[in-house]
Amino acid sequence: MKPTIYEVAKKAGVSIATVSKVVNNTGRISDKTKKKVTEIMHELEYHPSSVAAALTGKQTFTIGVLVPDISNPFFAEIARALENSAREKGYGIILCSTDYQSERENDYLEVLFKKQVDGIIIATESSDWKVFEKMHRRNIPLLMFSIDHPAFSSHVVTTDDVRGGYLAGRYLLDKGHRHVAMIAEIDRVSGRLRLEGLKQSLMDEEIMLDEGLIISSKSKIDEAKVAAQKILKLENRPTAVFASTDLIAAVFINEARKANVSIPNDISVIGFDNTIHAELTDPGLTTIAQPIPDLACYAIHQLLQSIEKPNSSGHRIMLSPELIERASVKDLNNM
Amino acid sequence: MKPTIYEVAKKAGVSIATVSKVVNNTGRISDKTKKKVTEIMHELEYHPSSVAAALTGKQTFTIGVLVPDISNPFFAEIARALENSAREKGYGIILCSTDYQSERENDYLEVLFKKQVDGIIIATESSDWKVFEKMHRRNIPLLMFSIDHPAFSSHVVTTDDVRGGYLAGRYLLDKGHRHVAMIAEIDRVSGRLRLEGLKQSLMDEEIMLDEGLIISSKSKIDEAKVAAQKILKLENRPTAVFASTDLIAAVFINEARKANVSIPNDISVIGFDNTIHAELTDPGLTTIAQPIPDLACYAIHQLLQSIEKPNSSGHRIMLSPELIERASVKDLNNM
DNA sequence: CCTAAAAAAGAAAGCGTTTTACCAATTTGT
DNA sequence: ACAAATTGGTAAAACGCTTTCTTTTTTAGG
Repeated sequence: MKPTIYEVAKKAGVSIATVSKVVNNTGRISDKTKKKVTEIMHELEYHPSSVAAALTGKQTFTIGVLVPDISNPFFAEIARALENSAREKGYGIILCSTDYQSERENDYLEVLFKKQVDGIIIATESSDWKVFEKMHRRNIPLLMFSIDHPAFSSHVVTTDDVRGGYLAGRYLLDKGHRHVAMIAEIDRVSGRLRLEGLKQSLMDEEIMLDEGLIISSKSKIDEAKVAAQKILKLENRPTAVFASTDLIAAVFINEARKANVSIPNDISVIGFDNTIHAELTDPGLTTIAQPIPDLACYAIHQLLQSIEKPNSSGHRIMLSPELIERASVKDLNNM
Repeated sequence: MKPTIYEVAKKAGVSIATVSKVVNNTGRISDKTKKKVTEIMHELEYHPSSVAAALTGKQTFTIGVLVPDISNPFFAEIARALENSAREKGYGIILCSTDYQSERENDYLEVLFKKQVDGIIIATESSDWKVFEKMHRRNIPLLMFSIDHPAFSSHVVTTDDVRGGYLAGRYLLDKGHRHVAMIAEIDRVSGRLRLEGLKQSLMDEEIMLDEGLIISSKSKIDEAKVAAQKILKLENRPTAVFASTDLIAAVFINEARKANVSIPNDISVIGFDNTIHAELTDPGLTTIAQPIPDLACYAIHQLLQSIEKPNSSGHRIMLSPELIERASVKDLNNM
């Protein structure tokens, strides 16, 4: 069947220790035997078993990634970026969609632990960090991705949502908008932070955001439709809307069109996330892009750090998002 | 550190064999000792190492999933469905995005082999099945998902693309369309099959699809735009367009609007895949839905079958897609 | 040519399980 | 009451590798 290190050793006329050394390029072995062994390995199509290696204390070169739902384009992007960065460092990823259920999250963590993954990246907004504490006690490196909580002692890598909201607000102000509304995911931390950023930008111009202009909605098509209609029906309609996610923004654009409200002529829209939706709306959606590849890169880097030397205290890395200008915001100046 | 079976055995005053048996619920052990051991396990928070178990010949309960790009919503859906079905059976998945590069595909297969995954699901359209043959020779169960080739001897689970194309064509015909165009991914097998299905449906009414009405495009925004424009500029414009994917259809709708062509009044559109795009276009996109959850379920089931008894000959399972009616096709009858 | 040091290779223990073969202690049948 | 059968449990080998400690071989210096 599958050849083992013994077969190779025997055929090459050396000990398994020697073979192991040439495989891992450790210890001292003469070029001659090195060559010989390498040849035999090819001949036999020998591939060392990571499983056996892991048992001796080596890493598994596998990291677990917990996301709420990979079929959501935003998390798909994240998974993709994480996978990419991980691969560059020689790691594979085990994907876990928790479906926002903390029970499933629990189960997956258990499985990952048993599989002896080298680390876990958590991008689910769990309500319950007791499980994380448990993992932490078990000394398995964790990294919180795009989520944060003062209680976390592990590494945290997030987008600076406040700044993102601020950027959006600042941009609208620069374009002459004074009367803006927001459709916010207020049940999520990131949603609240984005709102906070918007408020701060308006504050710069001494504008107070009226509570009536803050509409709550999850990032789901149905809810977003309702939220959009609320705004469109406002008697004193704002000149611009900041949507907490691109999906919400995309839905808003559609609803606006149905209501015969032109984007951006009658009302401007700005989104958040720069997912594929932003490119497919008409007009193209101006939005705040999360630096996902950078986030992923930092995340993997930090995680590998704490794999190398455990118990190093957790850093918090916050990357600034960036505004991507398309065509959904109208310039109100010099008109 | 992490407690081992030895700690448990010692504390419970039994042998490790006994502990192993209660863990796996094998062999004979009295309820008394079973209870005792279980208690100790909880007390110590003992979790058996899958790695060690795998080394003794047990399965790893991990399957590899190769997709071209998980950030593509279609593959994200697939990954999600596969993960779901796998989890139900106690398996986890290692996600591998190959980025359409067969080199990367190769690397990943190598890694998966070394990690001793129990099976591999391949959803990448590789140009080169020699690698698959290699895997096959190594006796690792493979399953081709949504791709097919006469050369494959492993299990294959796909959508019936011909039927999908037929369904689309039939629907358009029923709505009175006689002059239809297609934007097809002719560089992909599935694209060609969908086209074939369309042709067959037209044939039923003795309509020959003019070659000039077949526009080639990949499922990318830029290419789709060009393709859309070609169709919109046709002097004798068709009454309906069948797009090989929802993304292409979505782009077409946008381009049509820009050209002041109303959907579905001036021209009807039908897509394929029923991804999130179909819900976000305006009007909603009528499209052919692949039965992804069912496909995934069959795929996992078949794969587990061939894990249980290897060398069973590969079946080909083809599931029929379904038409999802929204608002992008106009009824030309009785007008 | 001999010895000491350096280099190369090997023996063996260990990693945490599973599993087979085996043994002791009960039960059972007669 | 005694052999046979059943039950509950154990010792030990095996899985495929890494790594430390030794041993052997080679090289260099005098």
